[in-house]
Amino acid sequence: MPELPEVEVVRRGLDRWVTGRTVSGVDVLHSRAVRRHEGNLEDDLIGEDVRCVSRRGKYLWMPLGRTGTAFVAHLGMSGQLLMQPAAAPDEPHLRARLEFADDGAQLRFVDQRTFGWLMVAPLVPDETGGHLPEIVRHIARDPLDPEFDDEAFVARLRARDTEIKRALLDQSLVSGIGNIYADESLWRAGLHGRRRTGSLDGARVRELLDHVRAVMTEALAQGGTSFDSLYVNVNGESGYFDRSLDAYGQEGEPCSRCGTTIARERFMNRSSAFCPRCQPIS
DNA sequence: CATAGATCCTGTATGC
DNA sequence: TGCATACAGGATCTAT
Repeated sequence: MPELPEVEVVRRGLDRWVTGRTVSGVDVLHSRAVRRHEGNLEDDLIGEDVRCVSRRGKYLWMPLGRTGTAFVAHLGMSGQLLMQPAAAPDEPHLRARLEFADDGAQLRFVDQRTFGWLMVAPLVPDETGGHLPEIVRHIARDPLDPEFDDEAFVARLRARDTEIKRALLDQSLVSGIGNIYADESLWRAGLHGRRRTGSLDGARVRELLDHVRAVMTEALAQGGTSFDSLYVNVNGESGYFDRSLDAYGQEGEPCSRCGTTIARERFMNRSSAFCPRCQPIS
């Protein structure tokens, strides 16, 4: 379940391994791997230079040298972008492969659950003089983005009439947060995920945002959360933040703050883990 | 327009 | 042993 810290770890790895290289070959091995793309991925990638690797929330993209377009990737639930020597055997869920003109390591897209996807999209101007793929325009900035506007976020969230966890997971309000970091942030803030947004004052929302930033920053420093074998960096290595989780996946364990047994509720077709004592509904 | 819920997918774990 | 079911959840689509 790659969220912001995991995607950022992948971005850093890719930036080091593919920036400046020229695409010379494209293999698409699964029909769901390329989505929303007009035309042929191969035609739009071969001969292009990768200028850098950028990210907003959980979206990754690589601006291409000539055409004002970018190669965009979303990892979905189980997507991996791996650098592999050409001689390495194909992974069981290999969905696509990019080769480069220098014949060095290949970029492989491996995705067991096929919720991830690749495409080439036109770049459009963003609000502050940069560019982003058209397909990413509706995604809000993430809390680690220097241009993230804290007060605008607080105001927009408080104007919503919904549950706080649903708001945290809404990528058009704040991006990069998924189920793991939503549950961890809410636990740290002492808020139940079903609390109504309108019942929180500005100070409380700012405090929650501080927890979101802190938990993501800590996770990033540990290489991300590898709760199962599905999240790895570009070298196939796991992160260690799973050892620091206080709520997510801790159902039945004692709360590390008060000792109460961590509970779980179904919510938005997913699980929410929380401490019934530290995170009262009202 | 805003919000809520269903849906896509497959490997692993669990129950009978 | 074998079969059926539940579960993991990001983003999008549809319904209200």
